[in-house]
Amino acid sequence: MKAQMIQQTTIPQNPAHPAFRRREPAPRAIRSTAFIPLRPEEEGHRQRFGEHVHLFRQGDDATRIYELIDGEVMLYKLLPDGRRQVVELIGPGDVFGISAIPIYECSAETLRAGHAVVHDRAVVERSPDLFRLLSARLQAQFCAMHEHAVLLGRKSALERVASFIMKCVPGRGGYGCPGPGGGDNTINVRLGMTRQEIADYLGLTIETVSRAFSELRRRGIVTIDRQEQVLVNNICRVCKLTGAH
Amino acid sequence: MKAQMIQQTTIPQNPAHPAFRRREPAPRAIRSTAFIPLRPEEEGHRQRFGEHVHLFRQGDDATRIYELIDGEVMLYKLLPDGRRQVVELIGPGDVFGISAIPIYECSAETLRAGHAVVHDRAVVERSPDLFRLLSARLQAQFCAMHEHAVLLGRKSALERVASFIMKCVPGRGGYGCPGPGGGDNTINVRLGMTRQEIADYLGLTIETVSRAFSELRRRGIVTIDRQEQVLVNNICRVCKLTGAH
DNA sequence: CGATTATTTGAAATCGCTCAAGTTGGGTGG
DNA sequence: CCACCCAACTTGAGCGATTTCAAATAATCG
Repeated sequence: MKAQMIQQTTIPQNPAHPAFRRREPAPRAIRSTAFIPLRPEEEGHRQRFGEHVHLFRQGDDATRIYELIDGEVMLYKLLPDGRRQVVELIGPGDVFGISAIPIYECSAETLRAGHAVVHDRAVVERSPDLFRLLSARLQAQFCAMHEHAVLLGRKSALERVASFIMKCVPGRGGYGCPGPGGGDNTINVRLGMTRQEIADYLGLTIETVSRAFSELRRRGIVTIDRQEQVLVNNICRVCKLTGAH
Repeated sequence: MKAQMIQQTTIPQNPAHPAFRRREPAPRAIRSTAFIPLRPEEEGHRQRFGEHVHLFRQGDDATRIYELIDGEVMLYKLLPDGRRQVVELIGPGDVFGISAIPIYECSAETLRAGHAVVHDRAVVERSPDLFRLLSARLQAQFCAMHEHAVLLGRKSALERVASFIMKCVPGRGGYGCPGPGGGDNTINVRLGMTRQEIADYLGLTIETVSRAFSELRRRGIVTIDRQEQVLVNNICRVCKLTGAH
């Protein structure tokens, strides 16, 4: 059983929609199943995980801080009526499980198998070195979240999808991008997320995401093989469509 | 002259709109005027500022990290065509000026006069204690940004405005809220932002924000005196409209 | 190869945006 | 103190991008 089943069926995004009133409240206090006892004296405990596993859920006691080594994790929040927003995509090196309150304010679900170093929250807060190490990484994540706020608040559907594709292209589109002429202009990227997950990340519906991909295909900018596999024929053209250049 | 003049006139939010093609590119590399030499040996330098002043701009060299003591600051990002998104509202205790790259990825404009402690970025990175101190605060800001992503990605206009009002009500709506019956159900809040700034924060247009306020007024939930002054007649009703409860 | 799920596509509805006026409010100068 | 001005805000009408609903098609997995 896939973990994001809650959102599997199409849920109307529009809160004025009558379907919302009929929905069950989102599961808030479900305890994570992937619980492994942590020895506080350790400088972090290694944890392996598979695909589509919850590491913790919105409402769980926020006792651990994770440092992703390998794989991919998404952090999402649910509204009581079932609307979901993926608030952060976590890649190798990123830190997650940070919370300002004693419980997690979002859920963490793995997108791809991998492993993480798990730190006891109390230990992190007592160890300046560890704290510093983890915090350094948060800075980059901070900027990524700012960028994502722009996407969610101000970009059109096509721009959002183009931005998402660019996120999958390493070293391009951001600071230090060689620009047109610099580097290869073609790449094969694996999205690693379903259309529904992408939609929940981009603040769109699954249909709109699908239409955007189709539009890019129609324009000859990308070629889509196995749904998760996108061949970008012209990186710079995608980059221009992001609205950021 | 107000600093956010760029956005003063109504700019179409829809990127398909012909007006976008006519617009000048956003000012990227304008140097901040509020420059004060910093002595690196100091453990932070106190800086006073007035209302509607830029502390730094998107594209400036990211040499300083700020810790707000008093007042209010907004961080915003501009897209090249002039669309603006306020990515964070900074209150007393919050930290800003963090950047993963050598230049600021957003602009910082004051909303209310106050003062901040300015740290040299290099100093912060060399001083574990200082770094730790500043990072601790970032955790709370991290959660706020996650919450804001939900707002931008999944909430209706009315829910966004209701959420914004609740943000102005201290101690309610979040973790540890006494709920209905606990505490006063009425409060007088000062928004401290123009409709345009609120719109850019909520990912809406100024007209939509205005209509949402009118709707709340029509329903008798709030009373609006001097535009920036909102009397919330029923905190819990506003809270329910946020979509979070 | 068939069952099941995920994705795509089409048509209609809707929310928020755009455009265009009108209104309010705060400040200024007579 | 009041008339005027200007910027900020509000309101209305129409439009358009995205959502919703519904159905068809494609991909995946035994």
